[in-house]
Amino acid sequence: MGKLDVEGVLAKNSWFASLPAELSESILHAGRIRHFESALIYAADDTADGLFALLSGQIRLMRTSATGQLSFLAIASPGAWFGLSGALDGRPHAYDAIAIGQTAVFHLSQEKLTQVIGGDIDHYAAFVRLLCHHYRVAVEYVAALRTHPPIEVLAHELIRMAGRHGQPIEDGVRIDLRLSQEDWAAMVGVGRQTINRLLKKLEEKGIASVNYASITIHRMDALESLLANKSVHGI
Amino acid sequence: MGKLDVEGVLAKNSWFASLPAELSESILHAGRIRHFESALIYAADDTADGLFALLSGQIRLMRTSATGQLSFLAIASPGAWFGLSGALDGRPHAYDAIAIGQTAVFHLSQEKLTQVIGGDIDHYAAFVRLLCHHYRVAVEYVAALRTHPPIEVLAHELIRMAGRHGQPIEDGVRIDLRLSQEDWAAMVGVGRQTINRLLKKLEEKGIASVNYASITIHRMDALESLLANKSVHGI
DNA sequence: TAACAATTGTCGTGTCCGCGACATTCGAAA
DNA sequence: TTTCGAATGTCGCGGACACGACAATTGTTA
Repeated sequence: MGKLDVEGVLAKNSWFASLPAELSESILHAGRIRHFESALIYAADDTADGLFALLSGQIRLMRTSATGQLSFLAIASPGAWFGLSGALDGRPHAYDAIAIGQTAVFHLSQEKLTQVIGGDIDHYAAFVRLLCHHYRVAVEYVAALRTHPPIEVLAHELIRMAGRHGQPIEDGVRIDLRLSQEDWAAMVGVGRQTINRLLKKLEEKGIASVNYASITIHRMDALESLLANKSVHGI
Repeated sequence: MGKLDVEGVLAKNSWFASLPAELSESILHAGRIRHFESALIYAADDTADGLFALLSGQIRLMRTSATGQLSFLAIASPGAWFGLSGALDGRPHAYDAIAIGQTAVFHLSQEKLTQVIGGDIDHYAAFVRLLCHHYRVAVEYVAALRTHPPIEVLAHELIRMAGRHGQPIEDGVRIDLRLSQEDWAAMVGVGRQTINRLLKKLEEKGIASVNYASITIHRMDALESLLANKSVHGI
């Protein structure tokens, strides 16, 4: 349990890494580290107080519908920023942020954010670039969720997860987020048994192998070709 | 075909209406009116040149997937702004914008946008507030699209459309956007025949009535209660 | 008005998915 | 190691949807 290399973790994020040194250092000095354990960091209804970056552990960004249904929006990995929209317009958050297990987050409070920006429009623009990126990702999701059969949505998620959270090992890329198949089902928007069946098909084809809370992708290209094909009945 | 009351149309947008007079007037003077007829205003790959507001007609914001599948993201009605994310970060647009029929749009070019902001961080923040709003809407969509059966997604769309494009008439709210059932199908993410069946069920229940290219909603409350209920087989 | 194109209504078939049920396997804690 | 709860594998049934096909209707254009 060594000390946290905050700067090192944040630098893994390409947006943060692209900031001018002056700005990133001022962010580093203004924020403070907070710890959570399996707790709600904020709810979608809460008025935002600044923005966050994940340092260690896992955070799930999700929405709770009126009927109690949960929808995954994203899973943050170390270096990822969240809570931005609320911080920029002072309105309630767009989603819940839930810490899974032991997590450490970097918190830049509203007050400190204002100080960091310091009335400098270029500093402000840097945060807006991040919001634009998040917006594009959300639009991408909407497009991907319509008209695509579950296997394609799953492939889409696996590719995203591999790129964002995957660790390369000898025979592929491993996604080890301690996600149950029920979690995957919520992500794709199907029942648990369906995810089970789809994963099994991927295993049969040698594309991936599934363990308890981890999935290893052996042939990323085969996964990507699932998206290119229009064949619904193929797999 | 009278002259366009640009200010009047733009003022229908609550964001624009909330701007300080100084800023809204400077936007009005900086933008220019452009006309399109059933044309692509910009593609998702295009580098953005400023932002747009619809003045008259209809514009569809959609994404074209690699396989040619179209996904509706939104239908702009007069007063709605679009193309914002590209204008704010200088990267390609997040979606295609397609003019349906005769349309007039208000275009604030990148150069003029920069002039309007004029280095004033408060002016800039006004545009960021709009982007934040668009972001929330997109997140809302992602949450609504997962785990919800088609009838609920359709109800969701109908409610949105009624609020945004509906005209109150004696026996309900009329949505007359010249959308074919095939368009609705693309919006909801199901086949055309399914939309036909779902609309018919709504008609049988007296909730709505369907004409060629228009839908009239008679009992908005009944539609909303469809969203609250978890019952899948209910309708 | 007439002809044509586009949209809508309706079947039937095959497939996939939701869901309940239950056995099995895994992992954490005692 | 043992024990127990959680996660996973698997089956079957019923229902909803995709898709092709085609008739009926409406709009549009000549």
